[in-house]
Amino acid sequence: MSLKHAILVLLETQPSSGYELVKHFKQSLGYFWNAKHQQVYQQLKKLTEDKQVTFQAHFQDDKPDKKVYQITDLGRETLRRWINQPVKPNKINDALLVKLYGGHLASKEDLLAELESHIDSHQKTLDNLISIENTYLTMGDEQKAHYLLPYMTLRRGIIGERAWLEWAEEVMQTLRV
Amino acid sequence: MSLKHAILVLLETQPSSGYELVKHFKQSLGYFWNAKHQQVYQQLKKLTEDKQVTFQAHFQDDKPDKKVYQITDLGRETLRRWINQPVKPNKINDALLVKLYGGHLASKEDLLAELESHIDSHQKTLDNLISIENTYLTMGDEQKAHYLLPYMTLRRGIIGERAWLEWAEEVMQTLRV
DNA sequence: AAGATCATGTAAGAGGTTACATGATTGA
DNA sequence: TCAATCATGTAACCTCTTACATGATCTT
Repeated sequence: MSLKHAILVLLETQPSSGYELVKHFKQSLGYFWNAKHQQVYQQLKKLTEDKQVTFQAHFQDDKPDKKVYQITDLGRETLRRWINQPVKPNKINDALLVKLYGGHLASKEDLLAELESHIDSHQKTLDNLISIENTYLTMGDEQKAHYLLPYMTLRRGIIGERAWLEWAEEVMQTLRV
Repeated sequence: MSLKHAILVLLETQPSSGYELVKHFKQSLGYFWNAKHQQVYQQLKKLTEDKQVTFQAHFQDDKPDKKVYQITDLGRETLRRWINQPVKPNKINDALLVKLYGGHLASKEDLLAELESHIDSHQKTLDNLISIENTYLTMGDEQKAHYLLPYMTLRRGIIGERAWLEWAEEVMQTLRV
């Protein structure tokens, strides 16, 4: 499983609470890793049991208390081993394509309408990624070097979303005839 | 869940055994839907219990006996309802990007080596998709029209793989410096 | 003789989703 | 006053993977 590793990667950068990790997943890692809060809390529990992370309670006056987790030496070791082992190629399960494949069972209008709504959301994702990219591009050289690897993952998002939209445009034109 | 729907989509086209379905998943649907044989057999069992498919035993002399499944009216109805409902946007969980994000824990050589091995397999996938496309493009107009929707899903594979390779090239150049 | 292809399954466990549960503070 | 944000969890259930299990035929 990789959610554990994704959590360790984030904690290796900085200690965080479960809530903060969920936010990170939605923001910086969001376009290539997704996790619900329930799952994150469950994994943090297991990681704690396995001594890969520890936490300290932080009491806050104006906000609810939180547990701030940090990676342990054991966790760092686990991460290093994981990173030095090859990962399996990504598993793709795309329900929209299954639908399109069996699209003769739906009306052309419904198919096009659904495609359009997906185009909308992909376009929004792309816009968002591009605005993050613009922030990166205005950084100083030192900062740029520091965030180079995360930036590479951002590029994957941008190139991937552009390709998706290019494909969708092709499908729209083909089906509209 | 969509494996059930993916199976129903395939059975709606033609009756098949579990073994044949697995092959279809590896071939025509393979680049957007993946399933192991164990899961396919389990789902066929459930679909049979739910009366969405039925099967007939086919006895073969030279090969093992097999069960040929067909979709029922109830199954077709389920499919139609599923296709007319919006699907959720695809969930992406890409371990390679998590690794790249935390790539400062690995050596540059290891990162590049891993990327290269992924480039190889994506290139092979792309070559394969292109050869399927060539087959499609030499078909007569009637055949082409018949396979139009599956062809659109093939295009997704081709455009997506090209984009992946384009990105990987960018990363290689950036990291090699 | 070894490996691929055909053919089907069970069982345990890991991973992920949905539903349920609570409660304070802040901004519109 | 309504929605959002902050903050954490349990329980049931569904989905998927890994390991185990069998056995014939065909090709190299």
